[in-house]
Amino acid sequence: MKRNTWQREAVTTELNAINGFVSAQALFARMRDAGSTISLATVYRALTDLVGEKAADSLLSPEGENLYRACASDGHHHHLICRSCGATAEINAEPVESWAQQVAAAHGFTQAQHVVDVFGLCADCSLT
Amino acid sequence: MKRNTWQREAVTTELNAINGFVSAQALFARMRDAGSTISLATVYRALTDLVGEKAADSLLSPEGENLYRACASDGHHHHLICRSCGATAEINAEPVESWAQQVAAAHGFTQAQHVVDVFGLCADCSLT
DNA sequence: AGACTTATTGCGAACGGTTGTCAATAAGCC
DNA sequence: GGCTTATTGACAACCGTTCGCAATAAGTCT
Ligand SMILES: [Zn+2]
Ligand SMILES: [Zn+2]
Ligand SMILES: [Zn+2]
Ligand SMILES: [Zn+2]
Repeated sequence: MKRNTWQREAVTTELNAINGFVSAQALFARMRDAGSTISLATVYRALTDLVGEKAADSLLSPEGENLYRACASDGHHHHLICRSCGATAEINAEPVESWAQQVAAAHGFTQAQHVVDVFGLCADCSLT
Repeated sequence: MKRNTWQREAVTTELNAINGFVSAQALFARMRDAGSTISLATVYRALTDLVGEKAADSLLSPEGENLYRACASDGHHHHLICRSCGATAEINAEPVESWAQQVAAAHGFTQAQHVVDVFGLCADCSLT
């Protein structure tokens, strides 16, 4: 049976307090800096669980690092992420959804999944 | 000045002989199995160079591994990749290009780049 | 061709993110 | 309170990739 620990609670809370995507290590650092004694391995485990129960989204950064975010939308959606500050907007991409399905079907592919992310500089970070 | 070595030549040749995306390690294994004495680090370096001079495309697999391919199209394009055998089709995604630009602009983002890949099972691998 | 310069190689160590191991801890239940 | 066992924390192991450096060899000059 799944147990409720302050560690899981703390990870959930911290993730909710951040607006953009964060790495497991960054989240761990923030918690440690705030005085938490949680371990890195536990942060990884909690994040993996959250993604598993669809309470968090994850994506691979261009550098190959896994990033996490507590998302507002429940259903399938994509993200517009600021490369500088990590600020994230959830975006609905219906045209892309149908396009992806069509292009896969047209080539005889089945069980198609797609990776669609837009990275850029948000309005604030664009000012420099 | 850039020098021409049989190692770089060999990597280019081997990459051209493969139709889909391959990892650096897989390419290295193929070359070794074929009798080459090239080193893994050199394969990495050659692939990085090829990508730099736009003679090869690279993408991050869902597992976070870098994959490489000698692509036919010169311009910007995307890929439909078989998760099982790596077979790849180059796809033109004009609707996605404009969509990505629009959604970025609509949120005040600048210097937008996008990651768009479709993974699935090719016709052959779907039969199993 | 031979000598020289220096880009490139190969090897092994190092790195960064992530996962596994396992004894110690503590959550939920009686 | 005591029992069971999921969960934790510390550390080792892992995997893909990069780095450091001495040895090699490509291109250049004579
Ligand atoms: Zn989201
Ligand atoms: Zn989608
Ligand atoms: Zn296939
Ligand atoms: Zn594109």
